[in-house]
Amino acid sequence: MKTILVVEDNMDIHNLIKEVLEKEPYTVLDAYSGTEALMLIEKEKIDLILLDLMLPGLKGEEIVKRVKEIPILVLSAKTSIEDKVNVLLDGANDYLTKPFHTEELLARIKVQLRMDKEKRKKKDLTYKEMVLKEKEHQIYLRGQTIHFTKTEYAIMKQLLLAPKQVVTKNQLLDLISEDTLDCDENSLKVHISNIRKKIKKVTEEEYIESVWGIGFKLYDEES
Amino acid sequence: MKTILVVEDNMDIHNLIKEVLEKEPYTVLDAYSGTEALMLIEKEKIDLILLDLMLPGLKGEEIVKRVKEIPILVLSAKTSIEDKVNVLLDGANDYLTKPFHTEELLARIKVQLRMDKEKRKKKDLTYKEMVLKEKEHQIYLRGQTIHFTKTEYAIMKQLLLAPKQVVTKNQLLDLISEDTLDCDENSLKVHISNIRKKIKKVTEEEYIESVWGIGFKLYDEES
DNA sequence: CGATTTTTTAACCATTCCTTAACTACTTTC
DNA sequence: GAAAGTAGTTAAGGAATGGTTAAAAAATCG
Repeated sequence: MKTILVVEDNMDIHNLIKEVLEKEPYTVLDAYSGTEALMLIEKEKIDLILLDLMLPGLKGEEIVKRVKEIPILVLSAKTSIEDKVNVLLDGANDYLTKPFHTEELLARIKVQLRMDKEKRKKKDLTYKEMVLKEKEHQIYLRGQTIHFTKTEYAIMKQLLLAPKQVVTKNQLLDLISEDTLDCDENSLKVHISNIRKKIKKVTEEEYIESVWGIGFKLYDEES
Repeated sequence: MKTILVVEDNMDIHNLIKEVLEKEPYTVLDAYSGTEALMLIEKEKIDLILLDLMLPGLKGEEIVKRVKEIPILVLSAKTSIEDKVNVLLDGANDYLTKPFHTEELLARIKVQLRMDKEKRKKKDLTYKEMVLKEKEHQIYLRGQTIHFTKTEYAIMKQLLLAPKQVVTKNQLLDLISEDTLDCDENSLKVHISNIRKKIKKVTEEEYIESVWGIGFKLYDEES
């Protein structure tokens, strides 16, 4: 879940925002002054900052200048163009004028979080205690890394892409030899066997189930 | 210089925007209909799209849904909250209501371009005892400078950009020879070998791990 | 242009991986 | 229950990839 820091000294507005955000749901952190905000930014893992400009302690503009890593959405009653422009140029990512509609606030929050997410797309595949990290080209089981060869990795990836779903032998054979038609079921058997052996070294739990005459799938969570 | 695509059918507004942008200066591409816009998006390298929603041909909303790679700033006379929210949720990055101040437009453009830039900011890259200083174009290991050739530096930079992450052989080959298609894996082997040799002169620790059949990555911190 | 540095080519060996094949065990079919 | 088919394991040879070296080719620099 995403964490949003709300920096706003007016209690009514603060609580209203907090309520809306928590309904979404987001995790909300609260700051009622600029200094408090900076402290939290140091300490906590924050995905987005909602920032009022007129603050006790440190001014909002100062925070904008200092924070470079986290997207900032400025909420302010200041409507003058100069104010808007300056704070945007200082480093804010968006500017919403009070009063605002909560729907627009939520939409603009989503835009910021979406952009942030796009930077680190390529997601991990997980099943039970197994995690396949695409970027690292690495599979972890119970936190330990398991060394799989290229084809073993490809097979596991295929299985992890759709756990519970049966992957046919032909699908897997296509993986092994992209265009060689002399694919061999025998070969596949050996690969599966080797994979199971490597998994067994880490945990007794079975991961790959064979479906007679069809192919393979990962064991169901429950059964 | 950054290229901005202006999609707007009203000639007066279009020309006004174009004039303002070119003064900055940005390179401006023009589209007067949705279909024309899509064509240009396919063909040209564009950094930002300014998009009017009410267009002949394809509707602006459709363009927002289709374009995922380029930031979109929507300019529209539509002021209803639903319209704003919908188009933001569809994928637009910002929304500005007509009429607008050119200062604010420019500021919001800069925000979008800045975010784009931040993804590839210039910072020192570090991994274990190695520091790559982009500005100096120099790599340090245990405080000592290591002399790497141009391609060796490019390879190390690619690896350091995302430690633990696998960089495929093809990615590295693209680096070596930007457009020569006669890239050679053999060549890459030699480069890697030479890099390792230079590192070994400073420390016994292994830095580059090969991922069989895929490429290379930096060794994990722990294992 | 000649001297130096860098990149590519090529040959060779080492290592890892994939397939083959033989054997065993289990399922299904008749 | 025997025969035929499918699954699982193991070990060994061969194929593919990785690593090193040295020399030729290309690029850089004064």
